Amino acid sequence: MSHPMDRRFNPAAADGRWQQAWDEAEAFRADDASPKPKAYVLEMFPYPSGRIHMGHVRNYTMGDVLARYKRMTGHEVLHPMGWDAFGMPAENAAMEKKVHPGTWTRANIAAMKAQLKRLGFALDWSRELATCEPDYYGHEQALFLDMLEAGLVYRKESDVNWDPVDMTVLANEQVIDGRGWRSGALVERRKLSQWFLKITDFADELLDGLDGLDHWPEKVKLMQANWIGRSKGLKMHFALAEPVADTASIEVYTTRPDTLYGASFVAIAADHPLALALAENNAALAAFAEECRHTGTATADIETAEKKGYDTGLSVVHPFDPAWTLPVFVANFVLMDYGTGAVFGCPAHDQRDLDFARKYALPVTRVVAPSPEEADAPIHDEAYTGPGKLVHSGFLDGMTVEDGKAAAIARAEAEGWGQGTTVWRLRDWGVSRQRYWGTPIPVIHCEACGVVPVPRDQLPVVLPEDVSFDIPGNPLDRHPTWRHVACPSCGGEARRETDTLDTFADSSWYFVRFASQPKDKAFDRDTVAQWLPVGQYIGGVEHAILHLLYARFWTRALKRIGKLDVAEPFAGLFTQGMVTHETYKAPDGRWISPEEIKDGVIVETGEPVTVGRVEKMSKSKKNTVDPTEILDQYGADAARWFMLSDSPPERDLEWSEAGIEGAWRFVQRVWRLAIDREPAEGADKDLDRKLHKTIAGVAEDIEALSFNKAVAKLYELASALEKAAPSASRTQAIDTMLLLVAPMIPHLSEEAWSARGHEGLIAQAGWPAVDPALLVDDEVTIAVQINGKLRDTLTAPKGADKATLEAMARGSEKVIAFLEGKEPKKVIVVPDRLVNLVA
RNA sequence: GCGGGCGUGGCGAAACCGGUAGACGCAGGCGACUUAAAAUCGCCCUCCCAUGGAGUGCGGGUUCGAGUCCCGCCGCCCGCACCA
Repeated sequence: MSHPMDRRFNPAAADGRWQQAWDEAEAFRADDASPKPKAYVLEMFPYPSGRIHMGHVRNYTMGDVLARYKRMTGHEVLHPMGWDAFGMPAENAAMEKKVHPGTWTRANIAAMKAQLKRLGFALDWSRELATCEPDYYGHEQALFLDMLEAGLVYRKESDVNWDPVDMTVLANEQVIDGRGWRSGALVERRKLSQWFLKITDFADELLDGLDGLDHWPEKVKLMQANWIGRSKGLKMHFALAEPVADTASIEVYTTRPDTLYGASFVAIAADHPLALALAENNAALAAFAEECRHTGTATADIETAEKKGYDTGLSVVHPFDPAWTLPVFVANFVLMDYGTGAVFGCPAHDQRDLDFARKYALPVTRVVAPSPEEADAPIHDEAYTGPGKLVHSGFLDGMTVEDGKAAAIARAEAEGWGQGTTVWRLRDWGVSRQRYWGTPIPVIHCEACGVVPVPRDQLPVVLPEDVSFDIPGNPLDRHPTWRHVACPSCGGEARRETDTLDTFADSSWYFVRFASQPKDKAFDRDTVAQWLPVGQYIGGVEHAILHLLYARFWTRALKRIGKLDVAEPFAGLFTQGMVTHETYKAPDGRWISPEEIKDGVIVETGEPVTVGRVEKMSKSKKNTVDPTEILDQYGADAARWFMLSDSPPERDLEWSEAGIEGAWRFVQRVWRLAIDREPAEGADKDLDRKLHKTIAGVAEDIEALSFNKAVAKLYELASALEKAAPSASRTQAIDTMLLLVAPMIPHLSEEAWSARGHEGLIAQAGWPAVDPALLVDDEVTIAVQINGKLRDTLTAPKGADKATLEAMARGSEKVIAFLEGKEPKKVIVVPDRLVNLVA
């Protein structure tokens, strides 16, 4: 136990003691009924992979500083923690290590929770939850059924990425160069019946809602907007000159109906129903379509891929002129899953169409001209996509592009061959996963009754424990009994759904459950209203699209069906940077971890290492630093302080030995200041000013999450305190400083607070008040410039008038020397700042 | 290709609204204390042809004054990607 008079702060003894004191006082328990203003601070909950990594430490430290600060400023704070506990790694562990996914996951949770506790986070552990427990996922099943009843869930056949070795569906991100990321097997496209959530029903509101998110990074809002991808245009039919295979017309989507007079072909996707029908009796076309399916996955392919087509020999009639026909191609650049899977080509005003037209010698007709003189200007290698007026376009001639679009759409609608529409890039959310370790989808399939929801009183549908992972595939599917049930509707033999929900569903409402967790339902609407939306949400940018979009959707869906009052779950969002570290390589190119190196050489082999780029900490590059070792060596406060220092929180932070040493030194400096308890008398006005400026500045910085700036200000205050002579002001300032650093280095603050004789926990103390009178200096430094170049500085009373300042500047010896007796042409005086003499 | 962001000492970075560029930290140097080391404390630390001059990726512009505003380049990073 560290004695108050120890010259050194000893975190090994103090950290645990204060963590226990906080627990015993239930210092961080959020009270729903509190009359104080509420603050909900949340960090993205972790996947229990086994151990905490430095990224977690940084993320949770930031949230913790804010949560502790909010508490000190009189808020009732909700700062919870839980576990995003379903997912593939647990099944992989089951296959490799022969442990049950639940055993593995729960052990990881216990280990990681212990690590988080050691960091001293001000969390309300009474609200801890794990998504893999029935008391969480059971409520999720109920919410799924609510959405099903509301028509927001449907089932349809759809293409999936099927890994034939692991016998499972893979997400797009898990397919690398056409192969399964785990098995390495060539991924097949398969049609499977999948459950979908109707996120596209919310496309408009999810997009428009972004405008109201003033405390979100612009970047994230843009990424979501692009992902949702609203596009306005015309869906229209080109009638086939001669109907074929029961098809009379091809439906095409375009954002440029104004350029219809420049059309020179129609192109359909290789998977377009018409292409599939034609391919049945056309081996060459079938081969071409097959080729199309195999290109386009990898990044560079698209850039270099040549525009290729197959002429079907069919032709369509131009809607503006029955005598005008266009050839129909199957083309490799047309995508089946966007728009209608068919386009019309206008080579003059679209680069892809131009490339295609040149290759197949199709006409190129300019229909938009930036000026009347350029009406017949030839198109060379570049399509013209700029503004202008329509030419060679019949009834559209002379209109602007915008007017032309409207006129073409109006005519299409009037004549019945097309309609103005909005098309989205966003797809409905396929949530079916052929996996064990996820939330069972609570439906039953009955031969007679079809899909029957599991009755509410039979929820939760609990995962069976007795499963094996020795064969690939979904253990639920081959479980001897679990899937066999009686139909709730007719009582006949029926089959449970064996797919589980995408784990993104679990993380789409956990923040609601944190706010309210009754036993009998997912949450209580009124209690949730006390807390939501989350005031500040903090996590990595990697979740900028999927998680944050799904959570926004889920919240809006719950609102639409009357379960919730909020539409947007996260009022404030902050995306923090990564924790990075130098990388090292041996001469043979293998990665070497920092511990294996001494003086630039690998200790074991004596080989020299090359220092590589600074990169995100990752196991594969062996540049990780284990938080536990840092805690053992330096304690929680030094680790926390380092996480907040130097780098702005949105940028990457490079971990370094020197950096943590520096943080450790600061913690000890504060301790040395605090243990100095010699009584002293008298005021120190300069120190009072420094202190109050620091109180105001640190508060401002914490609220803006500019922790690096708050840290810099606290370093300055510490220096000022070290230099100041003993005084009552100084004694007071040291106490106040402890309050200012308390959110960042809470253990030391508690230890010092108590050593200085204060009652109660500093974690529950109030933030110090600022005396506004002390925020202004009574003297200021004035810059004296000649022609805008600094020549001298002088000290003047605050608020001195322009004439006084000018006179002072003219009196400066340096100014007199520079002016050489000449009279300045002009004098600019900015009060309290500068005097500029223009010669 | 499209969209977004960034570029400041040896390094991480500050700089409110256009007003003393480089606060604060790291690394480094010199010194003090010490038998010595650690710890700690003090000073120095953009560059140069140095009573001065140059300097915030490069080239221009606006202004009394530009890291900050405008135009044109260069480089790096991130997201999306044949989206009709």
